[in-house]
Amino acid sequence: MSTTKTVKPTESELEILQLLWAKGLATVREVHEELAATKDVGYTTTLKLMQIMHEKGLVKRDDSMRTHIYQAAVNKEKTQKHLLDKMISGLFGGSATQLVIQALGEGKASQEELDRIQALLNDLKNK
Amino acid sequence: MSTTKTVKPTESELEILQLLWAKGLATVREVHEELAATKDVGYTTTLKLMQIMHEKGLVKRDDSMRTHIYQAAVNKEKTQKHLLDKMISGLFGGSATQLVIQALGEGKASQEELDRIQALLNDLKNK
DNA sequence: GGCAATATACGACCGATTTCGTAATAAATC
DNA sequence: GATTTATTACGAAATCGGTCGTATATTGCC
Repeated sequence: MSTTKTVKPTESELEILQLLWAKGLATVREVHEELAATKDVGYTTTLKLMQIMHEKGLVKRDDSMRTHIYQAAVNKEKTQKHLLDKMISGLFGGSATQLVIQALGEGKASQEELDRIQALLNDLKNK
Repeated sequence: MSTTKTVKPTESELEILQLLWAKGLATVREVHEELAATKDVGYTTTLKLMQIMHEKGLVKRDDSMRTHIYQAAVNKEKTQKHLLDKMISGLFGGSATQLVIQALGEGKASQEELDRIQALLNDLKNK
């Protein structure tokens, strides 16, 4: 069970992590450009955020060049799972099933997705 | 689509909402007793929290008596759905399926729960 | 009546998060 | 080489969530 660190990114940090997970490597400017497309935020704010994330160990960076190159330092799936578990216990009384029911209601998933989940269910039942 | 307010309870507020959803009506003391069973927190903290929630419109209260009676003012399912949707778009790239897969992985659900979800899936596929 | 228990109101504090301004430095451009 | 531009570093302010202490008022009890 390799050092299970408790990762708890804030809202803003999550936005940045998302971008880094998608892009792999990115500069502050690149991240900022994308953020600025949706939010109204200053460059130095993004910079500071990423510096703090670096201190916290949420991201790694290559600072051998003047323009630093960042990348996520935390695993995407692990982070998702952690936050999901928190939501299950905090909002769905600990029942993953309740959450799944809410998540799948109202045609949120396509036919193919449903098939995929069904396959997953069969796998789980055969264990 | 009647005025869809943006509800964004904090962590602590969510705990209280959970209790109110379960109990229907409750006094501050009742809520506090339950909270204190798990957390180490002072009475006035709970009180203040609930007062703030009242200001925000998260709860209603009957203050015609000395001891006020509180109840949730936001719908449970709506709140769950709202926060869930936020997580899906913010953390799972908009794919509910991805979230479900994460939620069901690693024996998080019992055999019976899996059956229940399977039934739900069948329903959904027949639409 | 007077005292203890219980309720609400309110302000203040602390830590974390987010924001940005300014300074220092390096690079690029003319 | 001097000026503009881009980048990082850093500190400080603003906000928010959570905490509690204290004041005030009401109730119940002896």
